[in-house]
Amino acid sequence: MQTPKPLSGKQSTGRQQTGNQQPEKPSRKRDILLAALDCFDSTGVELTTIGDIQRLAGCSVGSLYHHFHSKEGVAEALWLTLIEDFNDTMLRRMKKAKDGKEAVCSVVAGYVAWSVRQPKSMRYLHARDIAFSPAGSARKKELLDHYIQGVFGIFAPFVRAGELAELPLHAYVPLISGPIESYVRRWLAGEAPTPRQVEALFAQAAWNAVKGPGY
Amino acid sequence: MQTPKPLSGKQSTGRQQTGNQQPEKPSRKRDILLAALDCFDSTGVELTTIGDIQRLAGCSVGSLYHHFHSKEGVAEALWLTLIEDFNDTMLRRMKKAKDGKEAVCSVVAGYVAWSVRQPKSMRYLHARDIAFSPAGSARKKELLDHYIQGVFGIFAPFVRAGELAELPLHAYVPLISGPIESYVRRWLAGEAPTPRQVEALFAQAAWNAVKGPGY
DNA sequence: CAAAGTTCTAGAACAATATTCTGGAACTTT
DNA sequence: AAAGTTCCAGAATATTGTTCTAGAACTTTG
Repeated sequence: MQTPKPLSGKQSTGRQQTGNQQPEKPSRKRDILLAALDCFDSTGVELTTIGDIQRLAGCSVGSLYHHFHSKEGVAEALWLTLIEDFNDTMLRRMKKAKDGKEAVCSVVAGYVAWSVRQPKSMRYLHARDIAFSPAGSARKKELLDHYIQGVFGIFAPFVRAGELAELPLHAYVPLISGPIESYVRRWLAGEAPTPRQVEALFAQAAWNAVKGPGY
Repeated sequence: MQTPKPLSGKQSTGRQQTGNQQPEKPSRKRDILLAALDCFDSTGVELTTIGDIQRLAGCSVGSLYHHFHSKEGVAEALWLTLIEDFNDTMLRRMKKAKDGKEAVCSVVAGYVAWSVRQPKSMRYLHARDIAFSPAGSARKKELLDHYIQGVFGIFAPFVRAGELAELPLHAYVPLISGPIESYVRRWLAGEAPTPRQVEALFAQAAWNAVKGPGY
C-alpha cells in the first residue's frame, strides 16, 4: 500500500513539505528513524532488513541511504537521537530540584517517567549493542560529556553543602540510578510489574546511598 | 593460516578427539563459541560475518551450520552458555554465606569477580540484544526460573529471621546488584576505573538498601 | 522570474554475506 | 566388519545490504 504510484504524475515523488525548518518535521528522516525503532524493537536489529524499515517508513532504498550511510548508520543515529532526548529531559527535571534529596529523587522519577512514556525507546537504549562509527563515537562522547557536566553542575553544590556524601566520582550515578535502571530493564523484558510500584522505595534507597553523614 | 590443507590426507578432516564425553572438550562446538565471543566483542554481532567466526575457529561453514542453525543461533547459544555459567558461579558463592549481610555482600563480590575474570563475557551478556528463538526463549526462562528459585532459597530464611526487610519480590535483585551492575557496565565501556575500588562501598550500600529494620 | 545548483527520492544494478546442499570421512553400534 | 550416525568441507544458491543512474522538487542566484 506504500508506493504503488508510477513516477509519471506529480503525486508523491520528490520532497513533500520542506518550507518549515522548525525543530520538528524533517519528516522523511524522522519517519525512517521511527520506523526503524519499531522494526528493531519487534524484530531485533540483526534480523531487521533494510526492506522492512523502508516499507514501514514508506520510502525508497535510495532515500534511506541518502539520509543514512548504512543500516548500522540508522541504528547509530537512532541511538544518538534517543540518548540526547533522554539526557535533556533528565537534566531539565533535575534542575528544578531545591535540595539534594529532591535532586536524587528526581533522577529516579525522571527515569521511570521517560521509560513509561516511551518503552520501546528505553528498551532500545538498553539492549542495543552498537558498532559506532568514528563520527558516531565522537558524538556519543560529546553527548556523554555534556550530560556529565550538567549533572555535575547540579550536584556539586549539594556535595559542598554536605547534603551529599563525598564519594568516588564514578560512584554517584550507579548508586542513584543503578537500581531503578536494573528494575526498569526487567520490567521492559516482561519480568516484573510496573516500576510505579517501586519508584518511591527506590528513590529512598538512592537517597540513603548517597546522602551526607548528617542526614 | 587456518585450513590450507587439502582434503586428501588424513591430517585434520573429520573428528579429532571425541573419546572423552567429560564436561569440558566437545572441542569444535566450543571452539566456535569461543571464536564467536572474540569476534562479537571486537566487531559487534551485526558486523561479524560467518566467515570471521569460521576462520578464527578454524572450521568450515558446514561444520558451523551443523552445530548451530544460523548466526543468530550462535549468538543465542553463546548467551545461554554464559548466563548459565554466571548463574551457577553466583549461586555457589551465595550458598557459603552464614548470614544475611554475608549473602548480600557475596552477590556484589561475585559479580565483580566474574566480570573481572571474563570481561568479554560480561560485556556480551550486557550488551547483546538477542532475538531468541522459541526454543532459546524457553531455555532462557528455564535458566532464569532456576536461578530465581536458588536465590530465593538462600535469601528467604534471612527474610523470615528479620535480617532482611520485607520488600516487593522483584525489588531485591535491583536493589542489591543494580548499582554494581551499572558500575561494571560503565567500567566495561571504558568509562570508569576498576570496580575493585568501589566493591566495598557498593556492598555496604546494598546491605543498607535491604537490611531489616533492626539492623 | 528563469536558469543553474542542490537536495531528495526512486528503483534497478551490483556486491557481500548468510544459508543450503552434496559428498564423504570419522566415529559408534550391532 | 557392516550399517548407521555424527561431523565436516566447500561449492552452489538465496538473501540482503549497498551503490548507481536518472529525475523530481525545492533553493538560490542573475
